[in-house]
Amino acid sequence: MAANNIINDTDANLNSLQGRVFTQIQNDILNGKYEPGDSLIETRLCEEMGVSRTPIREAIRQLELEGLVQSIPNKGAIVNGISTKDIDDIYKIRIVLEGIAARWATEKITDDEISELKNAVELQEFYTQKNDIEQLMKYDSRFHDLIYEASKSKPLMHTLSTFHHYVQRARNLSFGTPGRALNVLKEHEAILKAISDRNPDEAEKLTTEHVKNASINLIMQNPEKRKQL
Amino acid sequence: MAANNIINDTDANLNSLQGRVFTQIQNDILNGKYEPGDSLIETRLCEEMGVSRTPIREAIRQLELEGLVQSIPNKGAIVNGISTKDIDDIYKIRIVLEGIAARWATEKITDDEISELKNAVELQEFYTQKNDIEQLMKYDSRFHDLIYEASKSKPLMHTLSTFHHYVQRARNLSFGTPGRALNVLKEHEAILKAISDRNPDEAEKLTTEHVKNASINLIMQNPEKRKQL
DNA sequence: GGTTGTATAATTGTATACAATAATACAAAC
DNA sequence: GTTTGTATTATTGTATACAATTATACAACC
Repeated sequence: MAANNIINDTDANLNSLQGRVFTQIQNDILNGKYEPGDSLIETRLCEEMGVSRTPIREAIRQLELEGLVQSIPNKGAIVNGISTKDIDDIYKIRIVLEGIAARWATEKITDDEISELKNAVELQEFYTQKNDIEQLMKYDSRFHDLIYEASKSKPLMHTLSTFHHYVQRARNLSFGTPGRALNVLKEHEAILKAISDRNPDEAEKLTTEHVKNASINLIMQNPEKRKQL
Repeated sequence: MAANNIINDTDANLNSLQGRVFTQIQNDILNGKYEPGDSLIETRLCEEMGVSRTPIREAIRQLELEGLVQSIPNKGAIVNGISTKDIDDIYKIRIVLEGIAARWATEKITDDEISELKNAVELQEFYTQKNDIEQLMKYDSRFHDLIYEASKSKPLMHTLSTFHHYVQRARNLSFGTPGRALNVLKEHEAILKAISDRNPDEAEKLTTEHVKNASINLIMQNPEKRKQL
């Protein structure tokens, strides 16, 4: 029951109009509705979303900071998007960062948080058996988010949450491959055990392996499918 | 002469009014002018900086995304700042990320970029001998920025640039301790050699050690001085 | 004294107006 | 046919107006 209110950036600003606009455009970029090179015209976005320019502009400025668009003075914002190489790089970086997160989480996690983690894995197991990929991915994300939180490190949490969101589509693709879902579940169960055994070395090692496997699985994808990202 | 126009986020948006406002407030937070818990009143910032609310609001939204302020709907933005623990965490994360950056840079760096790197180290040596800490830190930053660029990885570049900016004040403190400047110079020279020898293993190892040393140096600081951060 | 209610002020949220800049179209010149 | 110049349009930059929300002050009440 504990930290159900502490959620990631993306969810947190869903209350404000500006926040929703930001999330919308960000997903539109990540999902390829706006492709690299496209220019984001403020008035067009206004009409499309039924809001004024102010929240649109604020959202664009945030996207600019994130590097998802490049904004040229007096000319406007052109979409940068994230490339296949960016995603590969993110996975390589995550190999070490997720490991660190698991270590720190193991050192600092509370009993309540362990319960939540267990709960997430159980639900993931349930939906893995049901073969419900959407729900399954939801609890996969939740598992990782809980570890970020448990690490009690704001910089780490922030960096990993952003990265995790960026590679969401890649994960989507990855979960489609036969057997992958079951492997992910097994790996999560092993990591959970290491954490609840309070074994940081093991937790870090297993998590590193886990992300490495995800990375390998992604790279082995059909290049044409990957292009769709 | 090459990539002198490719600079980090913070410098890039100094053209636009909004960009200057953002940089200003960000530094005011990092330098402690606005302390954690303070609330940023838009109209007050307007008067202070002589601009209208629009650029102020856009800047605040960016700070919100960065996590430097927390914005509560209809109530406004309160300063979060970064804690001593955040800085410690950033250093621990940088130990591995800077290592990766150095490895990737070594694998991908161009001859032009090596020249620039050499140039930066030479200027750093010059100002180390002159004991000009401000200039010295400028070329210390440049050295790292050039490595980020040379890594050719947008996600890595982005993450490390942000972190590097956040710990600027901490570095300031660190460079004040006797002998540190000379050690930093020696370490940079060794890293430069490894990179121009195209030895990724060595470059990564030396860079990891370099950040570790910086981290140790920081932690050994007088806790009272650290509190001033 | 403390609490509650209400009027006022302060502040943010959103939309829009106007100015400045850049893009476009099209005619005139060569 | 290509280029140049100019008028028009589109778009962004900045400021401001108005609405909605929240904070504050202060009196009335218990």
